[in-house]
Amino acid sequence: MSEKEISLAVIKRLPRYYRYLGELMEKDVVRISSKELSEKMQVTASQIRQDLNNFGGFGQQGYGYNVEHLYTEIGKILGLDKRYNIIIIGAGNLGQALANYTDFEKRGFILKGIFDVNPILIGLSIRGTEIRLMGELEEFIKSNNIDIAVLTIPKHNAPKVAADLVNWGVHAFWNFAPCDLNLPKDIIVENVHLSESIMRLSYDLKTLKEQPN
Amino acid sequence: MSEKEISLAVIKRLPRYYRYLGELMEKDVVRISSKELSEKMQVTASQIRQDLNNFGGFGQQGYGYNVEHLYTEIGKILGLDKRYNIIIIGAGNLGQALANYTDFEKRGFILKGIFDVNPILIGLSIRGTEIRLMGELEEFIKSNNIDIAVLTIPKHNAPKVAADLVNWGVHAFWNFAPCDLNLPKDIIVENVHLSESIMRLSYDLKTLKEQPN
DNA sequence: TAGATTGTTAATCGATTAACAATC
DNA sequence: TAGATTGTTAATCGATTAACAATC
Repeated sequence: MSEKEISLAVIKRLPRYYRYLGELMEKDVVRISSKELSEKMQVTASQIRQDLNNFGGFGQQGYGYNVEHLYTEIGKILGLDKRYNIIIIGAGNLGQALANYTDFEKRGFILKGIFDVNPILIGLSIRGTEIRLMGELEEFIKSNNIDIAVLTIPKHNAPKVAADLVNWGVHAFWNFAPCDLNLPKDIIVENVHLSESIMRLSYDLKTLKEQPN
Repeated sequence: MSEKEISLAVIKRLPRYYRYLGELMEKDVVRISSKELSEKMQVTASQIRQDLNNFGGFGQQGYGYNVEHLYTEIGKILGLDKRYNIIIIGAGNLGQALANYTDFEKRGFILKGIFDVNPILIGLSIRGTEIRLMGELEEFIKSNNIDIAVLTIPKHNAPKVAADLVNWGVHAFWNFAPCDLNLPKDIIVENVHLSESIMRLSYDLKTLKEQPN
């Protein structure tokens, strides 16, 4: 019995709801109506109610939503109550920056290892996680039950490395390499394409300068 | 005479077209039809033609598109032929990673300065750009004609710092802080919310595990 | 010229917004 | 109970896809 498919547009909004609800909790706000939340977030109240009702009725007529309850429920929908083992491939600047990224643990992602081709980096530790040589990768993945690989390597070998990782049992990627990985479609890939982001910024700037009104 | 507004969905696809055309150029491909490109990119040919025709007719009936010409034209649409001065605010791991990010120059963004509150970092240089104290910021922006600020600072002071920057003349932001900046609406903000990205990945993983088919 | 493929209009599909009955 | 606000259906809007005449 497959439930109705949730649209990608809805999924992409959930983390933002989650963030706002977290901020409300910090301010000790107990309840909020879709109308109040919509004003804060600059979306329509209708959209909030539609989005949430894809997953169930979390509110109460005449009252609104309990902030803490809704926060917890969205967390569950996003799978933030689960634990996953991750590795970082590529210990360059970005790889090291992400290794220091404490949000991983907050979201249930446990950093198990960091790998690089450069022998100079080997043995160095980031927040208690040692950098290892790529040669150890296959053995490490198999013995550490790795779910997710973060790819912070150059684009020229990213698809090849990703294909190897899939063969060794990794089934999800957080990909920072500026390319498509072309993996089987049962493999999950979340891309962070900084160069595409910077081009959108460039477009907006150009457009602003052209229409000075 | 205001031209018809281009939808955000179209803009977001342009950088990906640009990337694929770049790859085709590297392979010395001279021409490509919307059909061939659509197969490579896993979109419909119709969508490619519709998207491009928002900006003009870049193809030729019976022939397709000249790869190099289309690449150049999309580059112009994205404003990649322009030059903008940028600064990085926050010289932590991520700020330093971005300072080393060579795509900036490729896209016409010139790194003029890096700023941090931590005096320990002052004087240190990254790819020839010196790290400066936040106190110098106002003077620096005014005398260096800064267009864009990259924000890699903690969320608790990001909106305040951004508001100051706007007052001093910055009108565009590449924001890595996990918060909304709440700036006037003529200010351009391109957000990179890594924590939202990681939550989408978490959702996909959870969904995969629930439906093992 | 004939074949191919664009540019563009029309049809479809999906997502957002509006409205309101249900109900706390 | 009366007022408020949800959950949900219906209406609208916009984006994607299909189709085909124009034309290289």
